[in-house]
Amino acid sequence: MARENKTRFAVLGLLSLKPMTGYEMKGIIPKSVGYFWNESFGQIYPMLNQLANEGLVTGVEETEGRHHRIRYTLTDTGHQALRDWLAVEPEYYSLRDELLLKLFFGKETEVAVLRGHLEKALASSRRQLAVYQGIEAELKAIINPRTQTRFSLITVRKGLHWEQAQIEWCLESLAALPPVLQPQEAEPQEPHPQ
Amino acid sequence: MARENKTRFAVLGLLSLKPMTGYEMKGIIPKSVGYFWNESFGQIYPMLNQLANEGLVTGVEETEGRHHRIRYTLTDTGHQALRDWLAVEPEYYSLRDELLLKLFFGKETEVAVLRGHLEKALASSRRQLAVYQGIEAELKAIINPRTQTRFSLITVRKGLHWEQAQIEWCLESLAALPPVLQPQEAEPQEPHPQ
DNA sequence: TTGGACATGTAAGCCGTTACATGATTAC
DNA sequence: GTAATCATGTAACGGCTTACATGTCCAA
Repeated sequence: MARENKTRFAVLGLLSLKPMTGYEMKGIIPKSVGYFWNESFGQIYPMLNQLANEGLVTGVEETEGRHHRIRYTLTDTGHQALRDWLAVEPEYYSLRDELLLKLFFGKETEVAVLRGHLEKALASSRRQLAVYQGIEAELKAIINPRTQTRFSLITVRKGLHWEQAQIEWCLESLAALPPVLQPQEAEPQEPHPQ
Repeated sequence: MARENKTRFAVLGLLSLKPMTGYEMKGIIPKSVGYFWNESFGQIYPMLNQLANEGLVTGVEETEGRHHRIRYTLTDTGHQALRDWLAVEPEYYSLRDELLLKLFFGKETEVAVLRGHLEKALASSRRQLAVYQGIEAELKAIINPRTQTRFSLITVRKGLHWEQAQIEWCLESLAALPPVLQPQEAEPQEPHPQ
């Protein structure tokens, strides 16, 4: 029980980058942690309110004849809460990989279907790899890197390793699967395992 | 909208291996799809009832002086539902990686904390890699492999690639992080980005 | 004047885990 | 007899996504 709400710390972490509004946070996510962490408005706004009630952040309304917006800042307590959480060993995440599930039950379908899935995954990983390579180049091109750059680079490198592994595995699996045969020379069906 | 319930197809897929009870299913998962897919009793039993109501599976009570148990079998309709789902392009899964989140906010904590996380992850991946290598060896040692063996091998190979990538990335990141310094020679703090 | 971006929030509803409830059988 | 395993479920709770509601400001 006592399941911890991770959104909490994602929000605190983002506020540690700089004070921002909920709307800005949602916009910054795809450019920062979005490759490995996501949050929706439905969680950001209630969480910001909750954190404000608990004194971990302070919200300041900016209503100078413009949009009604609330800019949140980490308090010392909030900063310490973030630090405490950072020191806790991260929980391994229980993944749910639909591609693997479909491949595992592969004998129930045609090889062509599986090859199609693998080729889509391969193309997707190649695209994503290029994206990460671009980000990596950008980060490395910064003349006077901040400390943040170093940590951004570490997370991007994870993406690079991950996509490279996915690409290798896709190619290997495509090679391991029998080619798509013409109907008249189709493999005889094996009986289901009992 | 219209969010599809994936548990549905995991259950159908497992029943395609052989007819089984809900309890058996829960026991078989860790030895089959458990490395990339999990289900709890709280989902398995209601789903089996639902699938039976829809005619995708049939449940036969076995009450021969023993435990009350219900063994479920795929119907033709259920088998076709599985095949239809297998042909649909798998959705990419939105991962949530707590280790990456902590590393991304790494400037808020000590390098020693981050090194600790990475070393734990490294050790964990090395253990898991050995597990996958064991399974791979077992699968390859089967003299007359069934079709299922081929697909099990493909999913295990994914695990191997994944863990190897994780290990490489951990080592690289540990090398990239500054060593843990003594307090008197600590790096000067950079200001927060604005 | 109308559409899009800015901006904050709530409600519905499903998903998933955990704990609880119940009871039979088997091994010690 | 008692604990573990077999066996099926339900209930509570929280997480997360999506849709909805509301309103401002600005540019074409």
